[in-house]
Amino acid sequence: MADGSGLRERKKAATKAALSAATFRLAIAKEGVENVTADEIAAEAGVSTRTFHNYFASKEAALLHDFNETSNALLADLRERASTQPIWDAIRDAAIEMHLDEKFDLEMMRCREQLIHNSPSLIKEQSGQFMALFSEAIGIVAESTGTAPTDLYPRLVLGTALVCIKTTTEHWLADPGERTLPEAITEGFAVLERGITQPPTLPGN
Amino acid sequence: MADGSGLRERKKAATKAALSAATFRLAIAKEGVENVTADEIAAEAGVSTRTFHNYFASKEAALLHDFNETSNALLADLRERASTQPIWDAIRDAAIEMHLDEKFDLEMMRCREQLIHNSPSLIKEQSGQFMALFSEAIGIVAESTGTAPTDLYPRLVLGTALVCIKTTTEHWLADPGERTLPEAITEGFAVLERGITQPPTLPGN
DNA sequence: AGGAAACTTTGCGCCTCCTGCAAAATTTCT
DNA sequence: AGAAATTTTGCAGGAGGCGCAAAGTTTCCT
Repeated sequence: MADGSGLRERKKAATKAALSAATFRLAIAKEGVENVTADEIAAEAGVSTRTFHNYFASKEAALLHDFNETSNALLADLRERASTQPIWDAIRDAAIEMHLDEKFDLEMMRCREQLIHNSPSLIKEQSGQFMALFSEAIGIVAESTGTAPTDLYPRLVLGTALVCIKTTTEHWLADPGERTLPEAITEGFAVLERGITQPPTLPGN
Repeated sequence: MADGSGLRERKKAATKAALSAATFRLAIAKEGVENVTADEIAAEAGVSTRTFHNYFASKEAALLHDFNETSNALLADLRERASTQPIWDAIRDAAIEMHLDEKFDLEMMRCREQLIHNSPSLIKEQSGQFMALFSEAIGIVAESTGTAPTDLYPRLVLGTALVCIKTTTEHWLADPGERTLPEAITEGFAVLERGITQPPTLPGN
């Protein structure tokens, strides 16, 4: 029962989720994580301050817990796809899959986006998590393209793919318009397949 | 005498540089910024601790002061180039120009790279500065491509260009080989012009 | 030059973050 | 039920970072 089965594991996950949710609630209520203290979060979640820090190294990490989980899921999915798809398609499809899976509360994601982009510390934390994702995924990409993890090409592929995911998702969140998120992501990836210097032919992009 | 001329301005710049240099020295000596305190840095630079925090919000920011300055120079250069070159070429050439201008101590840059990539807090700080650069440059890119700063295309262009700069520079630093840095950057940009899914034809990338 | 105005440096106090440690509480195993 | 394993908690302490007001510099004006 390494993971997920025992009562203990479930409780820990629940506590972690509760702390993350509490952080989110307070951050919105007080208009910024910087106006929330670890003490308040712990109180809101009904645990001690020390326990909060057992679970998260910082408020920022607590707030981005969901993001972190999504990253891990993406990574796992990518690992599978990498053996059956070209890596570029694999990354794109894994990203699309991720955002479908999720309990997709658009309003909530918008709020999170707001919080992040108004807080330097959250921007840093999120960027840090992206870099961590990069580190963990680079091996997969390298193997899939028959290159070494230190080579330039796999790093460019993964780097641009991650930027593309982040950029298209933010853009879509700001204004979903007629498109679905998968369509938005697909179009972003298409731009990079075609060569970034060729602007999209139709307006609205 | 808004900037650069007065004694005051020069002294401030000197102090800032001294603090940054002190941070760098100590970080290398102690193998990681995390093992250096703000007090030590201030002492090394011959100012009070409080003064250190007047100049930099954190040790990380102090260590990355050069990076910050380079970013500002890049931004200024880009602003000029944007009116006479296609934006993609403008970004690439501005990046190349930057790295030529600089007092180019390769060994020093390698050290900095080492420090950064072994410290989560430095990775976050650096990523945060990249995001700040993104924010400041997006307007230029948007205008240059006749789009709005909120549109997808300029954001993809700038995002991928920045990733490309970071990736190629790191790769070149790790192993300069036969190439010059401008050549390395140019090749990285070429990959994205051609379409990221077309792998480079020759090995070594 | 000389003094007022503007700005920088510094010390001090304060709050918050975050971690180690060891005792208390809880869950799991047999 | 009782022992073993694990989690929660309080406490203490180092360090980061900021507001404030006094002291020290530089610049400006006449």
